[in-house]
Amino acid sequence: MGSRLEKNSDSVRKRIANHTFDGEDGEEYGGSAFGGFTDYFRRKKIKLQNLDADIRAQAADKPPIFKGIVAHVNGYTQPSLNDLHTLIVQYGGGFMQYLDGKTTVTHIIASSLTPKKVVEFRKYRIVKPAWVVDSISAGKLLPWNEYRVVDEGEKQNVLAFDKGKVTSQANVRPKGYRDQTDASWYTSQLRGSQSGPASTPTPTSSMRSRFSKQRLPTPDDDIEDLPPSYQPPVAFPVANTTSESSKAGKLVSPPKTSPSISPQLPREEDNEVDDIHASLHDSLYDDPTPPVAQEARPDITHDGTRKVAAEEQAESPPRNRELTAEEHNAILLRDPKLRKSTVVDPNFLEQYYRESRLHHLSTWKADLKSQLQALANEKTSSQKAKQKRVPGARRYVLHVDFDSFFAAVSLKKHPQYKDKPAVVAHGQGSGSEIASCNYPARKFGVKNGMWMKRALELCPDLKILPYDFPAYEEASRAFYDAILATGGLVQSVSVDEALVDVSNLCIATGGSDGRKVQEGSNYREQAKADEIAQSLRDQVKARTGCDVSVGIGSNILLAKVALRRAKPAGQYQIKPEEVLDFIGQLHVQDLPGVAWSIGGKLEEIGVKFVKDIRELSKERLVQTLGPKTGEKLYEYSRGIDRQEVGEQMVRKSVSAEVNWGVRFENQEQADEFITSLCGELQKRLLKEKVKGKQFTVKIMRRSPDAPLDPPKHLGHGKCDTHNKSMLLGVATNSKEVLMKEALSMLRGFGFTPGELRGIGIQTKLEPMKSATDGSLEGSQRRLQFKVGNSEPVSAQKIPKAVDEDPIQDDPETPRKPKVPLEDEHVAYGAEELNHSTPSRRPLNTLGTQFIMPTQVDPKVLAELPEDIRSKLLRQTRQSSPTPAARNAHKEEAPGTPTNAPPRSQ
DNA sequence: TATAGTGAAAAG
DNA sequence: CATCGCTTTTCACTATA
Repeated sequence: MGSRLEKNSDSVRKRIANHTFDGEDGEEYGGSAFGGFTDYFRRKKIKLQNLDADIRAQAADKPPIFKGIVAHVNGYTQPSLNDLHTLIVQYGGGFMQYLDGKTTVTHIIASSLTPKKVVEFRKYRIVKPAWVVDSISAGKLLPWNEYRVVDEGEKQNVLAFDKGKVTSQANVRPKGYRDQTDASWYTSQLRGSQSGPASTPTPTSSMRSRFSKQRLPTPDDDIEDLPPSYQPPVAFPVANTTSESSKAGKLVSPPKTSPSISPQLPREEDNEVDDIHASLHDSLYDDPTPPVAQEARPDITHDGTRKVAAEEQAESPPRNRELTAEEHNAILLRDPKLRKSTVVDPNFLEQYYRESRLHHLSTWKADLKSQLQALANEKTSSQKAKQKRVPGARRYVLHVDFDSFFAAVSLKKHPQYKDKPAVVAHGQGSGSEIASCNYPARKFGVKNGMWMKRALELCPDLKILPYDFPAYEEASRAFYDAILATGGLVQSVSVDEALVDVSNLCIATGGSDGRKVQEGSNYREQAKADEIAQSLRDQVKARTGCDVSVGIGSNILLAKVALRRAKPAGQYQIKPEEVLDFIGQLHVQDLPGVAWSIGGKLEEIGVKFVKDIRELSKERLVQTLGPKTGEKLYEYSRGIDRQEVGEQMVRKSVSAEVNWGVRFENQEQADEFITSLCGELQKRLLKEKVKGKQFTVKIMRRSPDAPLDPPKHLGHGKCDTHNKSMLLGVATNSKEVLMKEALSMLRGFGFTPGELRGIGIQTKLEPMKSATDGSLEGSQRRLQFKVGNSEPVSAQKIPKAVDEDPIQDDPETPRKPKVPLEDEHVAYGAEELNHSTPSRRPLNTLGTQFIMPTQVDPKVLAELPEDIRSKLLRQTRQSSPTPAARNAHKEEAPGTPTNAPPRSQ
């Protein structure tokens, strides 16, 4: 994640920029009948220039301070865009409303910029609005340099300047990755960084200009003369500039003669090797200030001595030269243990995905979704009619949720900690993320997603439990079986959370048509809803030993907010008469779809509680948040939510990404890794029996101001993200095709491999029709787990089978008219809807078995290319054995003791 | 104006 | 010694013609 502050100020900017522009599109700009839009914009530009002439003419008395300057305003500024515009024009300057690349702008005025914009505007002089104001009050053009906004070297200078704080900057991350998202980070920004003076500086820091002065001596030098990648020399060992210009030399022209600058460049490229050795030597020998270059070589691999880890301190002493990112990684990776947990390890993907909680959550969710969808399709038409709600009738929606799911389930194996503060996490390291914490732990302020460091500060006695993914799957299965048994309409939210619409059950009990308001029947309906919830909770408790809570309301929104009140281990029903009061007193961020970003925007316009939203007009909301979000919140604040439970959505995309452990030493490793990612994606596409046409590569790259080693072990740290997407000629699931494009897109970014911190690929799925060649209408075929007579897929066909539809290789199932056995998992092709029979009903109830993703469809398996198949088999073998076997495996993992849970105090 | 591409946000 | 920061959808914005 990039800095939230930057991102936000950007959005603030855009937002304000937007309505500043409002009203400017008067009718005189209306597109001409045939001129098209080019013409429209051309005329608009002319119009604006005419306007400028008017302004200038009316301000003839004012000195032409800005003569020769053409300015453009980016985003939110103080004074506003319009005021700046007027001022600049009045004082003889030119103004461009749009950056069209053709017109030369000499200065861009902005208060702050996102990293993206920094890159985009690299070639411009970017100044603060104060430059304009101050120049006018000074009566002359002040040097723009004093008002520089972007100064890529600044933060590094700050760090170098203040060495002692470098490490603390690296290690002190005020809040956890997840944690930053709640609470008002606006206010915490205002309060300042109490967690340490070196916490990430903001781009808007006013110190910026001060540093820039020292750095760029010439006040008005032509920055266009600098190479795009030029960054000022810094003492702090951040390798981005040097590595980039040296490694990616072909992409970047070397610095042109810029005499005031070149002398400051730390060294010539030739010295690189020696310097590496020197640095390496230092790091190896733990000597912070040694001048001597010894014969230690970066490429020796023999040692494994503990000392190597000391290179992390290569961060601290400013060397005569900083390592390139690749060199840094190379040193890092010399520790074999560490190397094994990075992307350069051939088994990384398999291992990583096995341990990643977020991966599991995502996979489970997708799987549950399609299985429930299949079940819904499976229902007979009579059942369906029964499920169909009367329009306009009252609704009773249950939101059911495990209490601290992972923690609760893991605690079953460690019951002795049940009443002590306990969390589920991978290890006790400072950057280990807390996946789940029980209620005793929450009392200390520990939260999900928090980093261990913080959690231990809050609660030193915290017990750390290992993950137990198979147990989670097991509990989830029991949970869903119980939920389906209610007979309501079910929608999966996640592995431990579901929505159940029990309106029909309740209304039937109430004995009315469900529309009229009748005291008696209303009461009976509500009682029935409570009763269903209670018995459901009992059921789940009996089956899993864990508590679930249930929120009940007349729509999804209300069920969800009621759930908050219900926890832990309880239930709560919001009655119609209390809806407005109840929801009104909630904080806006308690509403679904509102988190720190939207919450922040609302806070800006004075909205803190849901009831405050009701004070605002819909227009205001729409203007602030956009049409959809604005309208949604307008309704939410009044307790309105039209969404229905159980609406089915077809999957639209498949992706795979890794943003942890990404540390490359060279381009080959990056290429190799993205290749294996493509293999992973192919595997997933085959499993879903789908193909994709639009292909996207996503890259996370270390932010220039982020330390080479982020606070979290092997984490991505602060990053800028980049996406590139392309349309493939034809929808495919072919690893080879994907690979080829992925590689070329990766290179297209032109990033030096050592700076990469995350890589992901995604394909948007083709509309079902073309993806399935018309032989199959739904995606539900993926649920075909029926084993048995799977026809042999000829092995030699496999390699190129990628581009033909695997489904074609499957002669029997789509047309098969009858489903063989109740207790088998069968295909639910679309056609089957027509002749489904009541006899299959048991599948909907307790007979249902959910297949979790660790179990692979053998048929799919048979179609995979050999290498993937063997990998998969290995994986499957590892995940299917008994829990004991799994735990045995887990115990090998460092820091996750299973038999001997952490007793340390 | 329509549409495609890009990126942010949210969820668990 | 560490640690496993995924995946999908929706929305908003921008560029483009």
